[in-house]
Amino acid sequence: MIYSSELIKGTLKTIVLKQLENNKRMYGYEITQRVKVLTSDRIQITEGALYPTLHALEAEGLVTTETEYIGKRIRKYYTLSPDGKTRIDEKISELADFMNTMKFLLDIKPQPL
Amino acid sequence: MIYSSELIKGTLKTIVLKQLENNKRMYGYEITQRVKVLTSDRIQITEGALYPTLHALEAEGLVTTETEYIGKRIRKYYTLSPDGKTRIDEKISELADFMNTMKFLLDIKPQPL
DNA sequence: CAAATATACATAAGAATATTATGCATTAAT
DNA sequence: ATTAATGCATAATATTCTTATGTATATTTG
Repeated sequence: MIYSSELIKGTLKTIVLKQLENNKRMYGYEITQRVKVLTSDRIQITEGALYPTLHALEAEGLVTTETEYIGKRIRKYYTLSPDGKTRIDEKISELADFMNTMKFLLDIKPQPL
Repeated sequence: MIYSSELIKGTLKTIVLKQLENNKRMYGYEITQRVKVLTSDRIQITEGALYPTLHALEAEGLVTTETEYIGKRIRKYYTLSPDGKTRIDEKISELADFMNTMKFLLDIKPQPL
């Protein structure tokens, strides 16, 4: 199952920040691939969504960047800033709370183990 | 806590359809009030979001409508269609699955009871 | 009883954020 | 040699929300 796009909306920044928290230093393409693998292809972040999001996170001061050349190919690494570290914890708490509310509202039972 | 708006995006149709499943027959304003109460004010559906959504659900054939006058005031009741009943089950399954994926991806632990 | 609040519908301008398409370029695989 | 993968990025478009506005009736409160 690939989730319908509306669902993923609103969670992209959180997903990206979390990956940076887990892996210290990542480049854009790497983030898309890791999320794809971690979710067994369920979440596929497109480039048109990713890059504007990364640029927005940088503009908000939540990530910092370093550019490197791997051979002749450019690679732009992103790292969580101190503000970003604070923000990701807040965002995850909010999302966890939201998901509990949705479970209640939609009468979703915890699936049997 | 009132959830940041991005979070709610993509779940509005599901919330509305679920309310109609639970309550058979509701009008727009009633839906906003019920959701507000059920979520202890955490989710407040604005009219600018609600009415276009209801119209879209009607255009998709997921709900049917009946208009009634209560005194001189008009009231438009919405009821889930057979297609809507099928769709709400699908949407809830998808959302439940998505939330599990997000919990895993964001390393969210089940909160202690 | 007048004013404020609640009820009840609706649309429109604008913002945010995704999709889809396109572009450029290097490197690896068939 | 061609295709696929890697890697960045932007632009046009679509979707869907917020905020503001509009109209009108009913109820509550000072």
